[in-house]
Amino acid sequence: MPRAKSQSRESLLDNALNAFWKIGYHVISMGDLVRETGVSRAGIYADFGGKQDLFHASLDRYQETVVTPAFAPVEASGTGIDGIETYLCNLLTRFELAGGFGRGCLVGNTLTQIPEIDVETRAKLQAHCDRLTDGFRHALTNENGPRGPLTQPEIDDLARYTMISVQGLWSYSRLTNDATVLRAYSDTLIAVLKSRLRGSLQ
Amino acid sequence: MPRAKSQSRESLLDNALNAFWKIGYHVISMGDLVRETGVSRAGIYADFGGKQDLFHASLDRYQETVVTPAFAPVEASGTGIDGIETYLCNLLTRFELAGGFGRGCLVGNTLTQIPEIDVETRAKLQAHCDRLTDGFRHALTNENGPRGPLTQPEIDDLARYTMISVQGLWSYSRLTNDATVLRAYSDTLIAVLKSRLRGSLQ
DNA sequence: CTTGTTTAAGAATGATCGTTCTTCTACATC
DNA sequence: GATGTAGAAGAACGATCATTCTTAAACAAG
Repeated sequence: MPRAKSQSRESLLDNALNAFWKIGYHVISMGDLVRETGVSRAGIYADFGGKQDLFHASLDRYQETVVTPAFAPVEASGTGIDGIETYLCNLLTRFELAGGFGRGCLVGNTLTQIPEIDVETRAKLQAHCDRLTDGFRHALTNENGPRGPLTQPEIDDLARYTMISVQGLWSYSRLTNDATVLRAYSDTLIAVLKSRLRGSLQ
Repeated sequence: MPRAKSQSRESLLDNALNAFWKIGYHVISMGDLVRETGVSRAGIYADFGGKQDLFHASLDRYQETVVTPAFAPVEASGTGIDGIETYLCNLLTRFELAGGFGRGCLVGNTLTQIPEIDVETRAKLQAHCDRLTDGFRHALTNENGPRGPLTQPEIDDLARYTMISVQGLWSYSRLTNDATVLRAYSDTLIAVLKSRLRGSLQ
């Protein structure tokens, strides 16, 4: 009779996710993963098939257990710019509590490490960016209202602008331990969005 | 009598730099570097000491041969926002000519791959970010003029905002082959800077 | 031409990588 | 209690890593 694997599989995934996130796909070794997860090599291979498959599963797990709760304020129905503000503020608070030199975003970290040829991984990264863009578009559309100052193409541009800016924020968060710089960036970004939606830009 | 090594050394560095830039520090192997540079293993070790030293030399070379000419419009004396605009426009044109899926920024790529412990490399990355920030501060200060709408702390914040945004731009440029998205980001960023310096934000 | 020295090239090395395989334990079933 | 089986653990494997060492070629000096 097969034992209930779901619990340990999820725990394994969480540990692997954290290792990939902090150390990076290429730098982390299977030996490290065995040590970090407490699961034997054979167990990892039996459950996932290999390092790359474990990483892909970790990327999916990242979406479920990290992005979904963190991004919930943005994806909540009826939210506006305040949802984006809450999202950023929460993550910056987490950064401060961790004492700086954060892990950044697993997706942003990964896209600087994979070759152009790895289309399967790229698709997962693109899907993440699309999810962020969709969320921001949702919030900005609500904020704009039915007869707001911005047209739909302008909102699309602003949503992509927000997504790319957030990637820059998490990227730089790996280098600095100064939360005030990140807070200032977040504040300016929010101010830009508000300004745009007041129609006072251009 | 020692032969003039400077020429081949620089050529070696350029090839190594391109390999590190495109493939990444951990993924590229010494075998790859031997093939890419056309220099034997012993030659590389004799001239640089090892992989990490070659990488550090490549980071310095990146500053000299890539950042300095590309960033010149921003660092030019007397430049304003138009200098930032020229800088971004030039690099986006290069991206379009290359057909998308760019290499991003070597510094941005690296900072998602090095461990927290590698302070020597981190210092080089931080110096690059500081250089960008200083350049943007210089251009924004000029644009602001002696009695502009912004105070010096506000200009500092805006310079750091620009630097982090640019990191996000190059980060995302590794994932997309759609230059119009990057152009739209650049246009919005420039519009934000102009708006701020008109004093119409907040 | 011979000899001494420098330079480059690639074979050898120890370590470590991802992956596989064998072994041993523990439990269910009769 | 004996037997069969599923599961986990880590030893073993070939490949590849960064690095070093040996060797051969090329040039300068006598």
